[in-house]
Amino acid sequence: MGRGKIEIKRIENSTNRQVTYSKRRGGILKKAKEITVLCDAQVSLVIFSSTGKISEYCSPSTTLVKILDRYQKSSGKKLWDAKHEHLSNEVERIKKENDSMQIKLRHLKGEDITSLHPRELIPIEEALQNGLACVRSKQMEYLKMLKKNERTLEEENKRLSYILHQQQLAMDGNAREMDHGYNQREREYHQQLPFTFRLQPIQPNLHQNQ
Amino acid sequence: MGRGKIEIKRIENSTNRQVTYSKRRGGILKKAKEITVLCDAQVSLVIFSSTGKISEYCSPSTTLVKILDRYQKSSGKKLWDAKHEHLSNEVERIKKENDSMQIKLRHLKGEDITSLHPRELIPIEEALQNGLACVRSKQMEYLKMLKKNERTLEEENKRLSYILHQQQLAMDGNAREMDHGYNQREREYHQQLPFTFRLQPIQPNLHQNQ
DNA sequence: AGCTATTCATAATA
DNA sequence: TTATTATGAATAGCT
Repeated sequence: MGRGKIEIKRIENSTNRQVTYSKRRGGILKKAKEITVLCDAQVSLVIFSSTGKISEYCSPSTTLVKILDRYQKSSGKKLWDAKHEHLSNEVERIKKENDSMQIKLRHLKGEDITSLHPRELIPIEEALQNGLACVRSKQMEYLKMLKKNERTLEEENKRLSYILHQQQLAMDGNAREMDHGYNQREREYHQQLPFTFRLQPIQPNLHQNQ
Repeated sequence: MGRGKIEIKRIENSTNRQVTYSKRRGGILKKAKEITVLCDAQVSLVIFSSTGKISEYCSPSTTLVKILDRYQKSSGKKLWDAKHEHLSNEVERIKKENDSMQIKLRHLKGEDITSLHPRELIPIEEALQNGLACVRSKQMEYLKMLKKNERTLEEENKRLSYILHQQQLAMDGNAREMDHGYNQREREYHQQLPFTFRLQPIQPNLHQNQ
């Protein structure tokens, strides 16, 4: 159909090939639409040109996804089902793992244990005791650290107080010579001193982190 | 093209429609093959007839899956990627849930707690104490039940022993009149008696379920 | 892009 | 269904 018969083989002239592609692509799309209407068929047509340009047709009553779903059911060939199965299995597997952990957690919290056999309570109790021992040992460790810290601070405090006291005595000696308003200034000085440098009674507070 | 021009609308005569479908289907498939060869194109064509019969064509250099993958990349339209993404998200979500439970479980078991702030140890300790209390309360419940059961059996045992003793006395009275081999038969009788009917010293065993 | 001589596809018919 | 054939459609080669 044209000015001459052509052999069905790749058109080597790139321009000709491009032109022929355009014309025939239009032809196929038209035919696809026509068979859809005339014969009540469902057609999905995807064409990539040699330059990578995409053209597609899909019967108006449906979608590409629906056609492909139907294709899988009808032909038995897997398109995406294979990938999906793999992921679905993964989801199932993890969900089960999840459930089992959920149950363990609940048991450790003392929930849902009514249905358990007394025999099954033993390992739970042991795990709890062990956990508690670990946590408390950790807490004791922290406490010791706090106390040690406290002692260090206390000693530093004493040392500073001593130095302070010495300085005050020295200043008092000087001041007494110049001014007799010592007591007032002494009180002001104490009030301006930052908290950390004042001598404080030590009151261990074990709950300072709660 | 044919003995007369036709309107492009559904062919109502079912036979005609079927015939036209066959002819045009062949025509489209041929055109698809031709454009593939002539123009170096890639074509995927899926046709369902009104009766549900499937026909397909796919360029020989590729596969339907490849074409559809390319379709998704090229057009940006999601075919299976949507479902795929959904499932992937699901997997991600559950995995996170899983990890968080894993961590909680490990903490309760006293593992990985070195990195925790002492502040974070408090709720863990509380949970453990609470869980332990629940489990032990459950165990106590069971223990009480066992003891109660034991007492019941013990009393029943005493009652049966008493009756047995009475019967033996009665029998002894009779037997002594007829036979002086009492002691021997008395011993034999005791040995034949089923275990549960013998008077046993009660030895509470708190670990009988371990 | 158009044009048109040809070939091709197919509607009607058997 | 399949085959035939008259006819309209598609398109190859050219502008």
